[in-house]
Amino acid sequence: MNYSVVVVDDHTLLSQAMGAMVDTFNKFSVLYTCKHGEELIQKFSDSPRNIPNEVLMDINMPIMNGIETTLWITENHPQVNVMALSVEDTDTTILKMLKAGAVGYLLKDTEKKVLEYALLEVVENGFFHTKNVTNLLLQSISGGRKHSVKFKENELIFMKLACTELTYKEIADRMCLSPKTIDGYRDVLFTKLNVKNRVGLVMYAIKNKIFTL
Amino acid sequence: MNYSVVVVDDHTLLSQAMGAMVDTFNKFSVLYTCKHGEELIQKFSDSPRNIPNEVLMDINMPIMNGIETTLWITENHPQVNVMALSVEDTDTTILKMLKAGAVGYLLKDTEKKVLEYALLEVVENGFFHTKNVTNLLLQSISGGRKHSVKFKENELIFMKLACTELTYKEIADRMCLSPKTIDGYRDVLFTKLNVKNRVGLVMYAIKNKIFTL
DNA sequence: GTAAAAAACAGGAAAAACCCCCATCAAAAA
DNA sequence: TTTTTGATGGGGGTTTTTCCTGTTTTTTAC
Repeated sequence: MNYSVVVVDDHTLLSQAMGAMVDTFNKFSVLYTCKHGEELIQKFSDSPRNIPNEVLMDINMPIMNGIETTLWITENHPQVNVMALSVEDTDTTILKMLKAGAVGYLLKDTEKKVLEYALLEVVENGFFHTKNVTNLLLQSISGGRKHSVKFKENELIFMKLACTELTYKEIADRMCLSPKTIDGYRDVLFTKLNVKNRVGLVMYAIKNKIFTL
Repeated sequence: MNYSVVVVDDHTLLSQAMGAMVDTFNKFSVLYTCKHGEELIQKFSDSPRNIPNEVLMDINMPIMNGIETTLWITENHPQVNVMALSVEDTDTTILKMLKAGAVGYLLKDTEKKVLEYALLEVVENGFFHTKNVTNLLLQSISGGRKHSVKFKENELIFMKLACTELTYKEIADRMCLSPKTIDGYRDVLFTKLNVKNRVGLVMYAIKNKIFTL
């Protein structure tokens, strides 16, 4: 019996290449590939035949990122195993992904054999994590880490717009809100992120991939 | 007859996946994969059997990046065709790569079919470029002045400091200059880079690696 | 329902950023 | 020598940002 896999990555070439690779594995075959979360949800909704055993999920995607998408899958199709696949190994990103329900986390910098082994582990044992991830989890449970900042939807939108050349007034127009409300967003974020001005906000947004170049 | 291809990418999984994909193409087969430029040079030197027809080269690599490696190949093995493969599509990066001797430039966000077509084009015609690249080249030859932007040492220092939370007054202190001089630097850069405010300057500095996170 | 919490909004003041035009001085170009 | 160019710095103004103080409205909890 073959397990079905879906690859989600905004870089078409990478997702297809990854698919070609998975297809060479004995017990796995690729059902299809997606460019982002929205496409995946569409596929899932189209037909039950489109629901795979496992999803290989990239984290950085433009339209609906890996974390949001994973969250949606674990809520709506809990039987589907999500394996995160990323170049990032920042602590917060990994934790977010695991919290969202990913049962595995692989860096793109791993061997083909490891991927195959990981895929098998997931279908057989229900989880696979490299040592790095387990270490991180242990750390995060014991030695209370960095305050993980949580943002509201509007704050995220505002932050992205603050990374452009728009003035706050123009941002207010874009978001259909009063400039004074934008003032409020900014002030809240300044204290929450412990930055002193808009440049600090911009740097935070970029470092934490809230705004992507 | 089969053309041999070598894939160079620091992300093992990606290079192997890309390899698996190339192996599915009719006229191409993968000779081996490398993690960075140094490894490739080693391989080339080991045996003439290790010298392929084409190299699929990632640009961002830790030890010896794609540009340096391409330069080495075109100097020492000009018969080998280098195809650049990158997520970046910043103008300067593409131009640098082409100047280094790459005969093709593909974004990782392309279709499998396009890759196959591009590989064929290169062995048959000697070059392949997407429309974006040709447009860029035309721009850079005729009108595109953007790439010939040269910065003076102080402008570079100022730009880096402008990417921090320092005020212009504080930047002036750091650089031991009058705040009014800083005003001047800023105004010159605004017009030179065609940005409207400090955020625009920051984004430019980051995109062009003047300020590194 | 009502109370509490939050989100949205506002006035005003001070600071910072932005945008002109202009002066000086020295080095390079003519 | 004369002119041009470039780096530096200044005066004075407008706009934007920042930071307070609030109030009103909407959501949420009980």
